[in-house]
Amino acid sequence: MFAYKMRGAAGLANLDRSLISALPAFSGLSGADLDFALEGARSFIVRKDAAVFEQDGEAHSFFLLLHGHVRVERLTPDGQKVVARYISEGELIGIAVAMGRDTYPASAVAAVDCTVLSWPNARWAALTARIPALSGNTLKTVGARMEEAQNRVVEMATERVEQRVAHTLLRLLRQTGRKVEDGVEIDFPISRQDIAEMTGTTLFTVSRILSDWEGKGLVKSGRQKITVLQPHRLLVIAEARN
Amino acid sequence: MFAYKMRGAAGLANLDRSLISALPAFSGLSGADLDFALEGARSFIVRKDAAVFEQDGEAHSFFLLLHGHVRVERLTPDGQKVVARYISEGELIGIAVAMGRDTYPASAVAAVDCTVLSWPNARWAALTARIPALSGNTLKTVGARMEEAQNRVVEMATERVEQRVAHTLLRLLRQTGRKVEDGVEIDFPISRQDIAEMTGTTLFTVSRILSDWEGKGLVKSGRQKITVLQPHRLLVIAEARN
DNA sequence: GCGGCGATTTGCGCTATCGCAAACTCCGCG
DNA sequence: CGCGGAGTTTGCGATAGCGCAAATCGCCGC
Repeated sequence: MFAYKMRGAAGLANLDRSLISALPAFSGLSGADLDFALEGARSFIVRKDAAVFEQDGEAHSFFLLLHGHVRVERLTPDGQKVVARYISEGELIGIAVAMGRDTYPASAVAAVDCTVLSWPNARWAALTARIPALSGNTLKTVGARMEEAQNRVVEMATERVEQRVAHTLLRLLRQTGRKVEDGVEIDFPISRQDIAEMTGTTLFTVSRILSDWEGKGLVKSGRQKITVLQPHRLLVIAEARN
Repeated sequence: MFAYKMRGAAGLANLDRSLISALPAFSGLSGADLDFALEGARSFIVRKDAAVFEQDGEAHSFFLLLHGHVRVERLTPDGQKVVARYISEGELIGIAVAMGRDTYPASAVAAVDCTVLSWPNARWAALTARIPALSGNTLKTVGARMEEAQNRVVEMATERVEQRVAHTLLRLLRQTGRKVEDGVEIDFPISRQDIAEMTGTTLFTVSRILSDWEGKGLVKSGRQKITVLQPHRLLVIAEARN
């Protein structure tokens, strides 16, 4: 199931401070603290479609995504999948230990080949003890994710599917959009099915909506690829009064 | 808009450690730390239907609910209301400062007359500096709320209305249920409209569902009051495969 | 004890969206 | 360079749940 791959010599060797010095979680740390933070960390490569960790699995480590994109998924008891969010470079994931959990509440699957840093859970206590700001920074991160989750609840409760898809696309653009010649594209492969699992609908409905938008010149989309040509018009759809 | 009421002499006078010593946020503190924690705190009474704080309002304070029940509401731009959650006694609310926000992301409205403790935001830094465990405890609280929010996203994405209402009722029972003679009742007044706003449906549909359940002997409900007679059968409905 | 109002119930159309089947497209591999 | 399969498109019912109107109920205050 798991498909870690140690990155050659780097796995246990010294990791460079520069890997994490610019990240919000470790912002404002001294060089010594950065080195301390990296003690016990290992770097891995996780191949596309492999899991960084799995829902309900024993939480042994926490992680930092150095490079790539990770999809956080929750599986319902009857096997339906819901995509909770995508994680971008530089974010912490799998911090069950910080929340006092001993299993992961969701799975994290690489959307592309990823580089990940991992620490054994036991390091968390040492880290927060020596670096008090880490708790506060993490609290901010978790707070932001909670607000995003609340926003999605509100969307699901009050908006129609087309608006939810529009909001979701805009959110993805904001988090991981890449400017290209004629618009902004999502910088990893994403299928109709993925979007359906983010918006609580079916791939059929997503396909119909994207086809419609394409007809209107709003987006250009193909196999696992979406480019938004006119973000402002998408916003109009997203925010339309019912 | 706000309707605080100072509690006689207690407002600025010494507050007793016993108010907070048993609460998870302050668990494991020494007496001196408890006294320190209470410095700068004031106690208020918030009348039913009055706001503790309001969405988008400048976050000047954070709060602890000592007694009563508070409903956390979010208002959409077009005026629809969504109930994010109910807060029970002993929980922190309005901790925007901990998440680095300067406005409240939601409103908090008293479901019954409540007693609330409040601190000016500036105290947060002092508290977390002197009491490092507070950050960690708060992280756990926020983590738990995030998971609850994620659960609701999953429910909204995968379940039909009846199942969502069942899950919501069960959640309310768990958080605030009070055992009575013939079942478990929700401990504060709650309308069909409130439940609709929690589940993303309409009061009509909620009414139909409750009438149906009442006919089957599952619940007994009246004006702003719901008693669950057979929680296990409700669970069966909640967890039904589609 | 009565009046009035907010809360609830219930009937009846209506439609957004699902669910499935079938066909099509395109990428990657041999 | 053609094959196979995953990803996508599109048509066509079926339906859960909405939205509104109208009636009823039951608390609370006077």
